[in-house]
Amino acid sequence: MPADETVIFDQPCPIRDVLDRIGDQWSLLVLEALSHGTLRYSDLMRGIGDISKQMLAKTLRRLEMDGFVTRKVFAEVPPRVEYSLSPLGRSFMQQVQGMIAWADANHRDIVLNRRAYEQG
Amino acid sequence: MPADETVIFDQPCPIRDVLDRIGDQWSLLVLEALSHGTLRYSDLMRGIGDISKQMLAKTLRRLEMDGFVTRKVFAEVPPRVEYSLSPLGRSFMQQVQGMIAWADANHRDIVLNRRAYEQG
DNA sequence: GCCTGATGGTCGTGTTTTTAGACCATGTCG
DNA sequence: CGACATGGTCTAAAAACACGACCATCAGGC
Repeated sequence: MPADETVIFDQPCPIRDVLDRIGDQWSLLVLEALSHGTLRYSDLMRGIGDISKQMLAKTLRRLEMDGFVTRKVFAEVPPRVEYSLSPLGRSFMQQVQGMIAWADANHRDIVLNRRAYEQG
Repeated sequence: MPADETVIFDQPCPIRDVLDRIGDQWSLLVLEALSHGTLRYSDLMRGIGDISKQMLAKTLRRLEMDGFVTRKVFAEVPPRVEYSLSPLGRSFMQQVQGMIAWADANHRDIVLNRRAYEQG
């Protein structure tokens, strides 16, 4: 067992690259919201509740850039912009569903662990 | 910021609660590293590469608190501390594996999308 | 005509989070 | 003695983020 496995994440590492985009506190939440259907910018603001305008815009731009989300602008007044999951995004969310189901099933244990830790 | 104004995500929302802990740039990376086996603090530093000591400590503490990770301290000098996935953590990582495999399979498309976005 | 409201953001500023680096205790090796 | 290794913590500086103001535009009420 030579120690050549110390560097776990290689430079062009897909896991690292995708996780860096996903692991930013908001991306998964936005994708989850969109997985229920197309939403406008203000719908996402209201739905998520505690995201700032700036971060929502930034998160959406990145998700659009990576091809997870589709942005459709309507030339109306007041302006209307609709966001929805692309096929790639839907495909990704199928994977995430497993995680969400797991969270649902194990949330109780986690909360219990947290409480126990705080008291021990 | 009002911490309980979510509309889509209800108050005792498992998805939101777990995602908030997981979606923090480092947790998934640490869990991924530990999924290959037990590691010491310094192994994790080297393996992940660009995490700061403070964030690694903080991330590990939270992961331990939630019960994903087990911390074993050996009374030696210099001190030795081993981190490993708990059964709960392993169970969670089974779900994450799907995401990782997906990332592996779709990384190419994502990079292509990014490039296309930057040019158009 | 004028004021108000709605939309999808951007901008500037102040607050929070993260980083980089020094530092600590302690025993081993040279 | 003096350097080295470990697992952190503490502090000051940098980066990320939140909050409110603001923009253009048109519809509807007055």
